[in-house]
Amino acid sequence: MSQRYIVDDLDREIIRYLSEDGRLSAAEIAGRIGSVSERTIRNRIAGLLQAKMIVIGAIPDPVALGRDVQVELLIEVEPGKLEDVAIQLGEYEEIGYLAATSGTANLSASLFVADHAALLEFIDQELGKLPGVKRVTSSVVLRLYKVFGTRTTAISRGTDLGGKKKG
Amino acid sequence: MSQRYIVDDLDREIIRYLSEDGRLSAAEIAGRIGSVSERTIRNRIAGLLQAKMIVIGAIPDPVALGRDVQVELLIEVEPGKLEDVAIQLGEYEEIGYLAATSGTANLSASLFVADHAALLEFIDQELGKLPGVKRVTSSVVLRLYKVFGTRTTAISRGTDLGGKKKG
DNA sequence: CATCGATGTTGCCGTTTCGGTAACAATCTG
DNA sequence: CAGATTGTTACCGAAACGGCAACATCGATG
Repeated sequence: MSQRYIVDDLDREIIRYLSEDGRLSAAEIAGRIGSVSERTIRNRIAGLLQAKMIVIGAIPDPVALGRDVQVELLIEVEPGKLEDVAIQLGEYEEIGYLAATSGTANLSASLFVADHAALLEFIDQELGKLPGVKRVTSSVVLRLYKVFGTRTTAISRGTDLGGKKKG
Repeated sequence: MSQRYIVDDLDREIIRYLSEDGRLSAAEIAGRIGSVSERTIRNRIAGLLQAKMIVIGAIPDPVALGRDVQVELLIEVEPGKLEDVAIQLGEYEEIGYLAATSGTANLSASLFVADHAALLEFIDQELGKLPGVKRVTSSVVLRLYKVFGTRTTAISRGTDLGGKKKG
């Protein structure tokens, strides 16, 4: 359970390595850091995972799943309906990110769809039928510069539309 | 460019498992799917990684790194300055997500800072000194419902993630 | 229609990595 | 200073991984 895990410099260094490559072995990390045993690294990683300080997961390129269009949504919800709308929205596979925020819009979300037709349908049909949704502002993502705290290149490939930098 | 990797149903199923837990072993995945050998799963994972269809990485809870406040920024940039501003913004560690979008704001970003004071300072000092930034709208993230296509709870209590954000 | 070639699956095998356990060191407490 | 607590490290058997080669599948060819 959630006993506060205290993250020290060693943890942060490990996190840094794992952020770039979640499959790095403990031995490899220990080797790079230099002053710690491989077993200790493994202990720390286990601790960080257990305390939920980090989550190691595969981040799919949306394009890999056939979703070429990424859209940012700002949603205004009627007072009192926020939680309901959020829960329902969260059910959709197309929604990759969802958060409640301060400001005019109460909800902020990221939508991943196959094409513009799918975008229109989602906003008109799906969002339209959710009770409590007052207004939706959508912005198409034209280019990704940074994701997961990492400048694109890693995951970018086709994710960034327009990509002038592919190699 | 890379030879386009063709993602089939098996790949998608594997991606689904790995998204939830990037540390799942090939044997475990093969067992759950049932009809494929463990060796094949390993081949597929290697292929997906090599083709950059997925990236396996540790996603840190910003709180673990001492950043308790997450903010979504919408930035209006003067015509012609977008790329410049994007590149400079991307340099900041505090920026976890950055994308160019259609709409009133040209740039959308996620900012992770320690506290409100740091937020104010970042917007006033750092953003303020970037030439080309016309206007900034900030929304504090109050609650995260979903990140990386995964409903939160998995990672931390409510403040989460560093990275992909609204978008 | 038999053959060749390309692609994907699977088993085998040596090496690496992992998790459990326990000895050991460093710290803290009374 | 003894005792308790926490973190580091070595050791060990089990599991996972990567390289390799055999085999099945499918399609094009002569």
